[in-house]
Amino acid sequence: MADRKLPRREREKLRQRQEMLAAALELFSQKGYHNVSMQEIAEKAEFALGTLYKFFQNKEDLYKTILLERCEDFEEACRRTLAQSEDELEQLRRYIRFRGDRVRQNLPFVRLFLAESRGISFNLKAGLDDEVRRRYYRILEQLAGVFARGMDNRRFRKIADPYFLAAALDSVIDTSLLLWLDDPRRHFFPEDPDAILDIFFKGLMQP
Amino acid sequence: MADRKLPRREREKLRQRQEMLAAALELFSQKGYHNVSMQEIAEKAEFALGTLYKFFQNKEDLYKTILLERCEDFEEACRRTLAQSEDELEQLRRYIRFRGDRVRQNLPFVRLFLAESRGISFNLKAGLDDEVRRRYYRILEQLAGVFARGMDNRRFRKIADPYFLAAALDSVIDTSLLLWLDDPRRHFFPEDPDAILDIFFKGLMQP
Amino acid sequence: MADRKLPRREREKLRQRQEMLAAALELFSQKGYHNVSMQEIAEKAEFALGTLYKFFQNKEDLYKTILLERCEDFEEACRRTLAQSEDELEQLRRYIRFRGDRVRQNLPFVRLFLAESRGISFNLKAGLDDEVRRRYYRILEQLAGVFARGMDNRRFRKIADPYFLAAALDSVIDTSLLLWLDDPRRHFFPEDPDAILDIFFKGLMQP
Amino acid sequence: MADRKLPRREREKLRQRQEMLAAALELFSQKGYHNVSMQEIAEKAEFALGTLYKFFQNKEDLYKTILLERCEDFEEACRRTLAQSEDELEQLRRYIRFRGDRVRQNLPFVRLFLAESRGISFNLKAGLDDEVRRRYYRILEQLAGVFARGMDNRRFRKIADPYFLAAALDSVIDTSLLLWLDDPRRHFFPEDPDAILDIFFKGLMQP
DNA sequence: GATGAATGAGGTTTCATTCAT
DNA sequence: AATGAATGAAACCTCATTCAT
Repeated sequence: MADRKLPRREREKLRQRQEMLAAALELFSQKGYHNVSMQEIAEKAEFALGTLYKFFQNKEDLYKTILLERCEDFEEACRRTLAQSEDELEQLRRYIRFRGDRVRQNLPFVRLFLAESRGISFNLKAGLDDEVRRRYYRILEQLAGVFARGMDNRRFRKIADPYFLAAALDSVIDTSLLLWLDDPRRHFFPEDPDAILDIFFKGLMQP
Repeated sequence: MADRKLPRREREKLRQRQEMLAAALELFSQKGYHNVSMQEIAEKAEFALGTLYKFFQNKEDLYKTILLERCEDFEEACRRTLAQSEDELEQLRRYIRFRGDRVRQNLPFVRLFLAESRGISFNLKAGLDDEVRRRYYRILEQLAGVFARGMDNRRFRKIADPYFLAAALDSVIDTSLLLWLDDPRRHFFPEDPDAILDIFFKGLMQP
Repeated sequence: MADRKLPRREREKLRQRQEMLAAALELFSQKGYHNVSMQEIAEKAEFALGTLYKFFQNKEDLYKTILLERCEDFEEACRRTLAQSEDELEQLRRYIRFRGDRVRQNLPFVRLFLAESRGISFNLKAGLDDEVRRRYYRILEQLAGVFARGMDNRRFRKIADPYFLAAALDSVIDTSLLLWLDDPRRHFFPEDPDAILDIFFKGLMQP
Repeated sequence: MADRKLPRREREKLRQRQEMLAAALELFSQKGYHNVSMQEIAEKAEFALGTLYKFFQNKEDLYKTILLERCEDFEEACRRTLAQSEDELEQLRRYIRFRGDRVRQNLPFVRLFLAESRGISFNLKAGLDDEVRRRYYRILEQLAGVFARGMDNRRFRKIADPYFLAAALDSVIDTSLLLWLDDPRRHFFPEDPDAILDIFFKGLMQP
């Protein structure tokens, strides 16, 4: 949109940048940071090596850019998703659906994000991790807010600390997604978000 | 135990091997696979580089060995833990406690295990991942068995597929542990396993 | 002067060329040939990279041009200086003062010239050195002429080969200047040229 | 000598190191620091690239080592030369002969040394220059001491500051050597040191 | 004519692996 | 059997130069 208004040259540059990021993302997510060379990325993006370095200071910069740009986008999308309803339960449902949709739309990045945010990454010298982790925590806090408000409203029981509940829900979603990614035939990611929420809704024990 | 019966030579070799694996584990878990050199491992283990290669075919082999040996050990320990009781609820409690204890005893490996099993690892050329994942699934299946038996016994309600519940429980445990590892002062790992199980025991919604 | 007669276009080009040469000289003298990029020169001169290449075939050509143009200028100035007097002693005094003034007016280039003419420069693939050295020898020959004439006139004693004396005088001047450049507070360059000439005037040994 | 007493392995290493330094010196002195690649040095020394890096941290380290090792050696040889006589005039004669001999024995290094000590070198990031220059000044001070003592003894006239005289003598020697290096047929380096000293002994002006 | 984005050869350096001792 | 010196492929990155606009 805003892109339309940019001078042709600028738009062109932006497009190139996107292509480089896309090529890099695909390779990184397939083979991991250390197993991808800048040469390889340049070839996949169909640019010369030097051109890559015109856009990104170095390999780490390229990697960080991918991660952080997507994180930003992801965080914003989360915020919008949660803002679509004021009903806490509905918010949780939407969040689950949103996560599922994102993954389906955006497989390569999911791999990177999971590898970075959940596993402990040694790919980069400390510094990136912190940034990614901080953003992850910000998202969790949004989710924790939903649980907290639900408890204040007396819609939810205080079965655990809201932040911990948020982390738990998120990890259950991740797990579902990971299982599904691993073997889509065996482990489906539920269309119906209640299938996941049931874990939290219904007590496990027989009354 | 069995070691006692081996000829002195063999015992000696086994001890050396253990020292190498220990040195490698510590370094890998601190700095990541790619940021550790074989030279470095040899120095930490106080062996010559060549000797390292007498015991392990190459760097990847050394890495796989660490992962798989520990996985085996972990799987066996799980089995024993679950076998200590026949009460399903008690089994879950013991499993949670067991996971917490393991982490506390065995921090360096936990880092590797989480990085490898949950995140998607790019350290190795395909092949290891499969093996590690397969073993992870075997553990989940043991846990799923607990849920399934509980449902058969009518102790548990059928709120979800037992395998999925197992994965969910495990991921919630992992999340607790990860939060705790990240910032032990802010995110504690609960002494009382029920704090985690409450998520599954008590329904979230007010009745 | 001659510039005035050139068409406006030509004058403009000449001015641009001078700006490029000036920018390049400053950078080369500060950081050395190999540590300056063409990009950097273009930026300092406020021209586009391509424009630089319109004026100079390549980096080496630009460098040679700086050296040779200045050499030419220097040689001419020497000639004028020596022509200002017919008294050999006065010529030597004027030469010494001239060298000192040049250095003070023209520090950046002095650095380059010394680096090139005295030290053995590897900056350029053979070829330039020869040209610079040839010009240096021409200057020495002018100076040698002064000594030779002084000997013919019987003003000077034939203490050594005139050419060698010229080289010796020049090297003593250079040394004074180098010491002064290195640490102006400790090693001053004498205002009075006789302070340098005394080495040659007065015998060292007590009579 | 002492080498004989080293374990064979150590001697071997030392020999290899010398070969690397020799190969590097030859190449650097022929083509200049920036025009020689580590690959090239390794090939000339007949070692693998990696082996070069076992002995020297990086290219700069290799270069500095050459310069500083030789400087040290040179400084020590100067000291010994000057110590061979207590007669100031004889000391100067020996110094001149010593410089000439050194150059003849040690051409490649002379090129580097002159390039480094006299010209202004940009080859290395500041730091080496300082060290080389400091050592050069130490040598000058030894020589200045000779002049100072001669003046105290009333053997020499106080025609100039002793330090300046030392620098002047040294630069005249360098000039002779440079001229000789440039064109040995035209410019000979005098067998008889008095040919150089005459410049200082005998006043230039007719009495 | 001027521009500067694009190129890619070539430089430095690391490190898994081998093999003579 | 144990060693660790030697190897060299391959990574990252720079920068002189070209050429389409």
